[in-house]
Amino acid sequence: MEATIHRRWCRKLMTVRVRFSPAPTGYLHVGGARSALFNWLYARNRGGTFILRIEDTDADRSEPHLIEAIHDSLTWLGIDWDEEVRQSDRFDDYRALAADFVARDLAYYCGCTRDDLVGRVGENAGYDGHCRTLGLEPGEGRAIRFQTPDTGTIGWDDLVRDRVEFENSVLEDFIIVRSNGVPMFHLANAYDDAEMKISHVVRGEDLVNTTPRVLLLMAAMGVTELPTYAHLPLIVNEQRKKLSKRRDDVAVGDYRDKGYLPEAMRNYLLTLGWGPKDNIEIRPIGEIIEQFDLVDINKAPAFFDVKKLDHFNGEYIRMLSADDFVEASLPHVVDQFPAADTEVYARLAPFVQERVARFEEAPRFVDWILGDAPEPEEKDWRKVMGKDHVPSVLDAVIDRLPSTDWEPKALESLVLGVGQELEVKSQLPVRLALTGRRSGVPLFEPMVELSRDVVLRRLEQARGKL
RNA sequence: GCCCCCAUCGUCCAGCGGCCUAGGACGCCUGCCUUUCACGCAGGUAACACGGGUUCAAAUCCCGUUGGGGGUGCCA
Repeated sequence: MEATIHRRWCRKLMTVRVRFSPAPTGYLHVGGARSALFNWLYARNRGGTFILRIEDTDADRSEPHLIEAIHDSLTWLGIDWDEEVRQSDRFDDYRALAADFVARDLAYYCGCTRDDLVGRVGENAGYDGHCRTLGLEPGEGRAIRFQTPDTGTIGWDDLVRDRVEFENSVLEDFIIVRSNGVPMFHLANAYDDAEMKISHVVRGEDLVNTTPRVLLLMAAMGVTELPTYAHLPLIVNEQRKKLSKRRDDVAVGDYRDKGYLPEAMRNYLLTLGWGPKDNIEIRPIGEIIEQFDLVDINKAPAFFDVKKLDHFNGEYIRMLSADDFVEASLPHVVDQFPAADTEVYARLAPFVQERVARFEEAPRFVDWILGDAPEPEEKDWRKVMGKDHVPSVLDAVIDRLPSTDWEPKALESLVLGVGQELEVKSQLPVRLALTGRRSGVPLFEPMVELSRDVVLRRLEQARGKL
């Protein structure tokens, strides 16, 4: 009870400020999206501030248009940010800090190249401190290194991994300003987290190793209120390796293009590393915000399972109103059938809605109405049309079609009636002749969108091929 | 090599010393619904990596082993 009250108090007193810090070196991928999501959820849960901080210190690899792309993906996912900063706007601050470190003998200029170092200590060793005591002046090819302690340990209480500790002796003197004068990520990171009063640093596990350096830097800055860290488990591929932009299909924008709903993506991403106590996975974002807490995050890496994403997406698609479904799926249909009649598609859409997991699947359910029927697969044709009764079924249907009312019920009783008379299943051959497929949306309701002539022609064509 | 981390069904999550003959979800399988497919519904399949402790009691705590991952850049 007391603990609960204490917690409540702390919640109120502590201002949560979190940040998502992507480097604009590529499109937003699912791993980054999940980091953003967890930060955002925590901020929203605590009534805190969610900041987007673009870490574009590496000018060679950062591309401005990618910042826009990150904005778009975040916005698409419904993740809104309260403040935005770019590290490239703050270089002077970082450089001033580095200069201060040098002045206080906490950092020094270093003229060693990678080759120099490898020549001295080999491939696998870190920096050997060669320039530590040389008292080098600034100059061409001189970077600034931060001097790490040789003894003792540094560690922190991680919200997801508990206590993490490093021996200072394994930390090499690392570069904080490149020889071209551009500050490095650790420096910018430490400065910004302190200056922006970041309360919780929530990021991927691949960054744990950089944390001791940032902590050292903050200590050197005299920061007393250190942020609380939470290192998220990685999202991995089928080989259990960290998702890679090169190897894996992970750009958030690609999922949008394939016809995933942002709500589904966001909901699915959430289940990677976190689960609600009551086991209900698919639920409104409000409930998720209410339940979310960093301390409940899992430690183990999670596999990005597109099959499960598809299931989530299907569920969300089915939750859409009929109109919303038409609106969302129409672009995918129009993409393949530019001349498609929207009214016709809207009448077909309800049948499509309960059959697709992604909007990109929509066209193939209606292609036989909006365009020509696809050529049937060889094995489907054999299996369906190879039966002895098929010619008589088709003949009977063709025979009676001209005098049938052009509405679903009449067409249904015509086709099924033929089947009953001949005591065979009559729908399949008609379906294959009309749609080119053995399965799909219901046959008779959509069928009336076709003209009597077209239906007759397709039927006769199939009959001719027997 | 060195440093850090992880380990419950094939996959994701629940479990935080007794409610566990381990629960939910995806997948897969079966049945119902339906003269297609799907949706829906009802079932089923399947896991505490291993070995030592601690304890009256361990999936839950400790140690080790094995396996896996991350890092080791003048990238972030």
